Amino acid sequence: MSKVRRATMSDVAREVGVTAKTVSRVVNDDGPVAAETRARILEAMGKLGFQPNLMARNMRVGARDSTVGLVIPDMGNPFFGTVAGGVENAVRARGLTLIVGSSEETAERERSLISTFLARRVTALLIVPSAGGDHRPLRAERAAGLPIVFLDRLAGGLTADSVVSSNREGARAGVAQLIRHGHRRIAFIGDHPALYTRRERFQGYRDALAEAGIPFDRDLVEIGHDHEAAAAAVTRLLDGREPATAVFAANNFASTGVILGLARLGRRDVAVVGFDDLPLAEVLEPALTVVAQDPAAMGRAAAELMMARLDGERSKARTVVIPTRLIARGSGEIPPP
Amino acid sequence: MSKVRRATMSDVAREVGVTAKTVSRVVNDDGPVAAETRARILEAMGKLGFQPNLMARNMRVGARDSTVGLVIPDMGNPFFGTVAGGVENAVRARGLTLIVGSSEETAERERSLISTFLARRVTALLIVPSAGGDHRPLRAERAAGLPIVFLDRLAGGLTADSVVSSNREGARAGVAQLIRHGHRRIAFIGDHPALYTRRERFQGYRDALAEAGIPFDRDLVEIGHDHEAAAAAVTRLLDGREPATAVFAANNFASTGVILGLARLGRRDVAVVGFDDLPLAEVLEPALTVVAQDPAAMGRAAAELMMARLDGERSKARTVVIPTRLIARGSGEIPPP
DNA sequence: TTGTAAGCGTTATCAA
DNA sequence: TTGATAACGCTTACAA
Repeated sequence: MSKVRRATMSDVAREVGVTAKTVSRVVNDDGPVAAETRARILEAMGKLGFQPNLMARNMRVGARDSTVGLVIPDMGNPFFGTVAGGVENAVRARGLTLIVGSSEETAERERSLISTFLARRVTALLIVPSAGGDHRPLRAERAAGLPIVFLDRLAGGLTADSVVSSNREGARAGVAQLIRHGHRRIAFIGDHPALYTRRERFQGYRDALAEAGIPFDRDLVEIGHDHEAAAAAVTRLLDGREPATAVFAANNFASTGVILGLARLGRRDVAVVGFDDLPLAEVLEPALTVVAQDPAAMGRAAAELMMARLDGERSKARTVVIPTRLIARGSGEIPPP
Repeated sequence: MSKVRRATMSDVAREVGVTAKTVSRVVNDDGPVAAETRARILEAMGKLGFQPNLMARNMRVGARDSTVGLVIPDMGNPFFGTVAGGVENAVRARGLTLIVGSSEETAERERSLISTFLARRVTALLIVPSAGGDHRPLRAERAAGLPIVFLDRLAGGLTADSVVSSNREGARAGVAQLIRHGHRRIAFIGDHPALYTRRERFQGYRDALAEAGIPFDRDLVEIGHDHEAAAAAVTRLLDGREPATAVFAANNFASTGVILGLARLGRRDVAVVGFDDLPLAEVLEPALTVVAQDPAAMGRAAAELMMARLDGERSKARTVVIPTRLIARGSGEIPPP
């Protein structure tokens, strides 16, 4: 590749007949520069296509990079996309740039991304942690003044600033809705049990059952993170001697999969409540009852927590809980046969 | 904030009683180091929490940062999320890290993100350009050896490596499907006309009309990028003296909005073909006929184009076209009244 | 196997 | 108003 050397401050300086420091003064609007000198420098910068090297600057200034690193498990999941959008809107106002990386839901990719961000000396780190990660090593970073906020899921082995949905209470309310409409055979389809959100929502499911005096049946619990797995799970759940009459889908992909599975079976008599709203929820037949989250608010809250730390807030770690909201649209109100 | 100074190589070296260079050898597995020395260095690194400063390293090595910058218009749109996923999978194999920023569909935010990435000396730049952007200034970067690939949309004022869907032909096929089923009043709902994909897909729409000898009626064209705008648009289109009998929705948000709008009107007699597939397309009633894109393949193709440049490929700019596929599911095959 | 000197592109400090 | 010098943390090239 051509690898034309890039113009540096010295190049610009030489072109004009001044020192690099003078160019630096122009670039950063720092200290006095004669109007005529400034004009000539600006011209030379344009001519040489000079672009200041931020790496060098940050290194010298010792300042952190003006970026915020966000680790999410999956770029293709609109839930995390919306979370990222919420973060971005909030940090932009402060002149920070958000950069996002995807861990593909693996602890190892997550570690590697975090290292990349740390090595790049980001201003702050926001993490949607994958299952099985150990975040204790980040304690030192935080002690060194790096704001770290966990999003959607709590950290492994570390008490830290966090923002989560009201998972347990939301799930409880969703399942209670099914119980209120007469169901007692209610299936739970969610992520892998190691995942924080799955554990919390599962607890909410069990809370609702316990409240109603319905015995827990482990045969009604299935894993189904992606569409097809959830579709397959729902097929199994409807197939036994004592089939489920209702399904609680514990995340947006599970909801979609359950809907696909039921449609393929031609079943419209099964009640469904999903955790997390879907854009097309209202047009489904029956329309989908959901426990809606507010992913943009989660992103915003995480950004605010982080910026408060940046401003020197020294209080102990806080966990912000973003409320969920039950939206009854029909699918959750179908009675059992 | 505490701002505890971060341990450097010299700190580690001092701790052990060696030189920074020796520590560097251990960190980079470069050159011989006595087993015992290495052990003591590793221990000191752990004790001091040493994290190598990538900025400093990259600066010295003169190498570009080992990251690839991707600019997308909207993190919340799963189309772009999936594109990003495709890029990430492809670049990861090469040890590159993908960082993504969102331009919020504005030329100004896009410029600012591109500057951030350039200043950070990314290895390559992938851009989904917003409408109204002028990308000529990037010519110099490319000449300096920076691989730049445009994704989903072509650049403004610049011939460059690009990856796009077969927008025009795909849209033509989608509209032709509606015509084949007897429609002559076919509405077009898409993005703002300034957007590349909208222009191409609109051309495809007109191609199909022309082929069938159907006169173009500008009253059948509406803008609707987000759900609600598209829902409102479809309401207007069904409301005139000569209402549309079919709708071509030119992107995923428009499709969703059209479906929402029709459902709210209680209309199931209107034929719909959408550009870009939706996860729930098959369960809608009627199931949604779409012109499916392959966003992951687009991301992968862009990454490959970029890596070929990185490997020294000097050929002139290429545009890779990723084919689309018509999936007939029912909504596009509804006959006119 | 380890160290020394120099330099990447920038800015802080002090002097002119 | 401008410049000289050193330094940020690291690696290259060479020497010991």
